[in-house]
Amino acid sequence: MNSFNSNIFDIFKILLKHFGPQYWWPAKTKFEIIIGALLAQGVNWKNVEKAILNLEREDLLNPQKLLKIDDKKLAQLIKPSRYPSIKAKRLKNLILFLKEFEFNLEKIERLETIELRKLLLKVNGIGKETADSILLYAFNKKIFVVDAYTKRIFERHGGKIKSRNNWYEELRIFFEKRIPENVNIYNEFHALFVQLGNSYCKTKNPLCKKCPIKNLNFL
DNA sequence: GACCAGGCACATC
DNA sequence: GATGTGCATGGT
Repeated sequence: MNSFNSNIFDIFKILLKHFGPQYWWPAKTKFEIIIGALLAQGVNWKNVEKAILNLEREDLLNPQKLLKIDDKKLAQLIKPSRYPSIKAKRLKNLILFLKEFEFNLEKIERLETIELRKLLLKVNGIGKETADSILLYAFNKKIFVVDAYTKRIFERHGGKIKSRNNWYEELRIFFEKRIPENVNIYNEFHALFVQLGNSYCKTKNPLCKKCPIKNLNFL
């Protein structure tokens, strides 16, 4: 295989040309992005859509209303997005965080990026990927979102992760250092990785012949 | 019917 | 600190 080192930004450009822009996040409002980021934990997006549709049908895509319904009812509605009871609690925790700012998302958005990240990470049920998805996709902060796909694609293309227990931060910094510091690029790049992961770079597949970046590596 | 998806917290060693 | 485990749906 004639694999050669490549500029990471070139990889982005190839993926963008191959798949086209992804126009993330698929949601109508900031609040929908925020809860979608949480519901998307460990589940495919189609299941999340079902859960959000259930909430929409009950006119619950609203933090104040959502806070009032009991956990069991909420769990029932979000059941399609997997781990219903645990995610119901996490949703409540997240909305209680929003309540600290009087549900004023613009006010939250004005916080400094790293400060807001720390606050989000204190919420039980919000880990790095969920926090970063909210930061980037809801609040337009310059944070590169890493996920299981990012790791898989990175490693399958020759990338070597040095730290055993902090691969998330390692990859986030890796990409942030190598691509232009631009929210739109961060947005599209992560979405394109997900698209690649969903189409060609599946768990069971080895490096696939159809992969648009099959000859490129991340070294 | 098996496998896995846009994770996270917590227990346990 | 690192590694394992519960969570417990629905698409392909």
